[in-house]
Amino acid sequence: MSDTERHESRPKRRPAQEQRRALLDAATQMLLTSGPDGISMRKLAKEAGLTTMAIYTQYGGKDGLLHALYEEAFRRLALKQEAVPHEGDPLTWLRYLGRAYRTFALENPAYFALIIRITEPQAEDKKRFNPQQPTPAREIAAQRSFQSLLAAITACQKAGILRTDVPTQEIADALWAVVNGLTSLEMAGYYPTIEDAENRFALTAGILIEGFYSKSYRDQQEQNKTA
Amino acid sequence: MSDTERHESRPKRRPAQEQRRALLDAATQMLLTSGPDGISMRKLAKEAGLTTMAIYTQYGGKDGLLHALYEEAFRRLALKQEAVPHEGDPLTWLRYLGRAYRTFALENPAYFALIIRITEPQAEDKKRFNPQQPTPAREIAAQRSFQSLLAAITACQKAGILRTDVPTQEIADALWAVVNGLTSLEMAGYYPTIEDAENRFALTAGILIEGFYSKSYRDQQEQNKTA
DNA sequence: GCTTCTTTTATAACACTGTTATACATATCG
DNA sequence: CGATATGTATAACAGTGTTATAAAAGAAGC
Repeated sequence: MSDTERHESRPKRRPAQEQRRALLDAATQMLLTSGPDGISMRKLAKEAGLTTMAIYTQYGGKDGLLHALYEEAFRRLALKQEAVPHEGDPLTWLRYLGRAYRTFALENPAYFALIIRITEPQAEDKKRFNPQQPTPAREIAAQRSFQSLLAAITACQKAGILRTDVPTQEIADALWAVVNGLTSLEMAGYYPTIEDAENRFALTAGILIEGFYSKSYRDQQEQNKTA
Repeated sequence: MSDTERHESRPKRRPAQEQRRALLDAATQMLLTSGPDGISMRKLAKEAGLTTMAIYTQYGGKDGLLHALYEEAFRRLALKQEAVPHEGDPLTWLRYLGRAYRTFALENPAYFALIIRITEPQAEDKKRFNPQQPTPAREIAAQRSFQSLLAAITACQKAGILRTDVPTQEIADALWAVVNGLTSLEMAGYYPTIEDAENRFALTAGILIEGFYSKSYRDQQEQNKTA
């Protein structure tokens, strides 16, 4: 009997990286099927073929594991944002970025639920995820997915479409706040039908973008309309 | 020894209404100090001088009690909204309604947390509060606090300030989505300083309202600016 | 007043949750 | 190989919301 097979009931210690993958895969599955609150440490460990202690050695606890899932959510969102074509008109690029945000939420409700979870009012005593310097909500603006938005707005400003007297960051904040607000409401079931949701999205986001048009581009649009 | 004092350790049954008040008061206190998640049934019962069973006979469980608190939150919000002066210009009335929403959140973070809790993505299996016909998020539009917004928009439309080719409800949905989105982000700590939050609020909400200006009012504004 | 019947209540337990102390097995290093 | 650090399994801790059960209280009928 070899030394490695001495105890068949207790297999050899699996590599740390393999444990992390097994835990993350199982957690992703539970997230997609039961939502963020459906992830239980005991069920998760059993599903991954490990004990609960593995979660604490690998991720430091539930918050650490959720943080890993939350990073995965933002990674997928960023991929969707970067997949939006941006060869032609920068304004349509910008519009499509907004739609892509909503589409991502509709196609990945569990990941979206994880993302907007950090936009809930944070209590003084309970801080989610690892307690670092920047507030959890603020670091959204530093995410990869936000860079596409900034780039599109900058392109629109350089093309003379959007006004330049308002900083790019402020326009981005405004657009994201609106798109996020609309999408959150839709995912919560605020709009009776999906047509209502689409109409409200097009109406509200469209009006806001028009509000950031530069004077010259606005006049140009008026000329085209009257002509 | 009188019949009522036979067992001093077990006092007479307190009236149902008094129990409801004691529970609700204690729950409100716990909500304000520890947030929605800080409300424990055991602590609550002990605080109110009752047992956990009283919560189930009076409110049917935690969800019922939270629903009562949630109604109280909307009642207070409605009072704030109705306290906004609406004698003069309907447009300033509308603007102040938006600011009042944000002010309410800043002054009552716990109640606001309770309100936007129903705007989080609802999982299929877990329905919050009592499972009634309308989706929990949709009933927001039926709340008293929403009526002030509708009235202000209607007044603006009748005064020729806001466009009438878009239904009042759609304008209200758009404005509320934006104000709620901005306020949620601020309460989550998205904006570095309170000045940033105020600036983003004024900028975004202002631009959106201007986007709903009627053609005649817009021309009138342009004339005043050039003159 | 007394009995029946329904409702409420207190106690304790159930089925969970995330987390952790402890003892043991494993892996690494001198 | 032997000492030592590290990861792991078991079980327990301290909670959570909810509920089964038995006793007490109130209400209704005669």
